[in-house]
Amino acid sequence: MATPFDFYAALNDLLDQVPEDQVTTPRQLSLAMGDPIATQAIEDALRREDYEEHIYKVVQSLGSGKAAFSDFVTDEPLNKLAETQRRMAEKVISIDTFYGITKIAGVDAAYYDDRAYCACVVLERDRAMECGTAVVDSSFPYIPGYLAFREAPAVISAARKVSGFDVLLVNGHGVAHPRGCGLATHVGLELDAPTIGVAGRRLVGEGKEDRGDWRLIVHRGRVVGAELPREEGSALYVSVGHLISLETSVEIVRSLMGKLGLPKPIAMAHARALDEKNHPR
DNA sequence: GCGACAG
DNA sequence: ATCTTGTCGC
Repeated sequence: MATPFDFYAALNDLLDQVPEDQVTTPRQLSLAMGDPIATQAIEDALRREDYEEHIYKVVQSLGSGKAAFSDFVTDEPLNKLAETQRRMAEKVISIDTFYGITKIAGVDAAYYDDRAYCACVVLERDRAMECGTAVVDSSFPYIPGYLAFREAPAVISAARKVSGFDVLLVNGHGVAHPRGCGLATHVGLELDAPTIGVAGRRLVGEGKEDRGDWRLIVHRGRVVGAELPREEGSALYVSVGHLISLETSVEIVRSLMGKLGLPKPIAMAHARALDEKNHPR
């Protein structure tokens, strides 16, 4: 497993490059990082982290006639991470690779700033049998499409603390992702275990063909997941993580949907993660 | 050009 | 995700 990328350190390096008599913008910084979608995350980071030394070099909008400094020397790290995701996406196996399912696990994380409190709950016959937890500090903010680089280390650590499971439900998309490698897929590939992506909001694609109770989500002409209607009116988005088919993924999630809006394993992991965050030992 | 954008 | 007041719906 590669060393987690330190987004905040990279941002600091960019700020160091801004000349004393010039200013830049969060937008220019995001482009230098390799993806403009990180603009918001950078604005937040500059406010929350220790950037007092450089914050005066950043302005939201440019004054009259001024140009933002943009001549950064950079290897565009987010671009590299995106390429990593594209490579990982090629390794996804979206067919069922097991015979029976007895143990179903769910993972979720709760945060205190950049510290993730993660829990993995294993259910057998609808009963919680085991729970693994992990506390992992991250140096990477939430950026749409790059969630795995913030959360996967914690999720993987918690999942490795339980004795075993047949399939793991992950709170986040699987292949229903801009580059086909969301958190659930990232985790499944690293653990080499079956995973299903479960999300409360859509990241890419749109509901197309009706399949009775649910519909297929299509992105760039490819089926990448399923949209299941929920009681409240919103929908639940299910996609293949790794080593499982979409049909089986939907079947499993629906069988665990009871109430609560989330499948039981994830709902329980969510509650447990919150508990760990509020009652750290 | 404007908006969308997992947790 | 997290914080947090008022508010919409069952």
